[in-house]
Amino acid sequence: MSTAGNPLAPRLLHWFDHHGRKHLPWQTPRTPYRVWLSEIMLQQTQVATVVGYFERFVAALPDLSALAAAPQDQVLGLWSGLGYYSRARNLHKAAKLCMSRHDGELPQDLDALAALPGIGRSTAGAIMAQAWGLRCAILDGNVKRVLSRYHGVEGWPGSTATARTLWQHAETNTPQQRVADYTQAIMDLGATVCVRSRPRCGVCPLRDDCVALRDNLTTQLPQRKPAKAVPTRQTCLLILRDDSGRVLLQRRPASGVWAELWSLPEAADSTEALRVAQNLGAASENLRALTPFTHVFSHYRLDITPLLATTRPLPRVADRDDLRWCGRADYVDLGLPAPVRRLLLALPD
DNA sequence: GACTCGTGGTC
DNA sequence: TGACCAAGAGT
Repeated sequence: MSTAGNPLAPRLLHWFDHHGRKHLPWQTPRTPYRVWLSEIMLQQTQVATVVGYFERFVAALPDLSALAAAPQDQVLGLWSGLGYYSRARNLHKAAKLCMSRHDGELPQDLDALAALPGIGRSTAGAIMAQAWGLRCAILDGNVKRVLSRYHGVEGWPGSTATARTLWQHAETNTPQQRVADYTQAIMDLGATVCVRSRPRCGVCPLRDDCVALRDNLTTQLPQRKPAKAVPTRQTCLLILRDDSGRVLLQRRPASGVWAELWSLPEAADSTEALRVAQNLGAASENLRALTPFTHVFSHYRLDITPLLATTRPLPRVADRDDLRWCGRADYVDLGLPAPVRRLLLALPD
């Protein structure tokens, strides 16, 4: 773990004074309503995308009471294109709740904020800090990335245990003074320096005691979401071989897996394989299944059943430049998918 | 805990 | 080149 007695807030604030983003549209003027709206729009959405929507939205609905009084169609219209439309519906609901239960203002209380629809713990903390300078922690994607690297927190941030650790760091690191600037600073650092890929550690104000940098773990942290089980697909590869031992190869389509490589004619199942074999002029009676095997791609597994047909008369290949007969000497130098090459080289006599 | 919600960008 | 991710929250 990192050194406990070296607070990062002073370094972060100093960095923010020189390199932070201080002219985002919701920062001037910085009203609770504008902070709230921006935080909702920025959920899972990058700054560059939000700016235009934000300006159009506040031009049409400049304050909380205007939003509460607006018809839902107008709110959704202003949101159109931003995505995650429940954010807009919840925003509208929350505005009405503020009118009816909080004297027409956003409640200046973490739990009351988090009780409003669309406002979770992180967004509530951000509003508390940005709108009123109250000491509350945030934990958005930027902060997760910065803290998991700085403190060397392993585990996927989406898991409960890792999130709890990160929240603890977030609370501890949040300073008493300049809370609004601090929360903006750590988000800015995550957005511009401690970025996901190729972080700019050379210019990072935290580089002196960053655990990930020290241990060369910046590419490992934050840990990615555990990959879900990859799907398995089935296919048949047709090996049409003439009596001189040559096999019929087919060039793959320009798109998809193994694009443009020379491979074997493919069929989804044995029924389709029969039809394909016939279309290629092969006698189908002696189609013989070889031992199936599995080829693993990064995103799926492919169960391959090779089907061997020895064709006595050389099947007629129509004038197609995606088909060719190849002897072993021909195809060893071709660009064949690895499993196809293995299959051909291991062909029984 | 896993899933869903939207769109745009990155590798 | 499709998976993964980006200022998350609700179910």
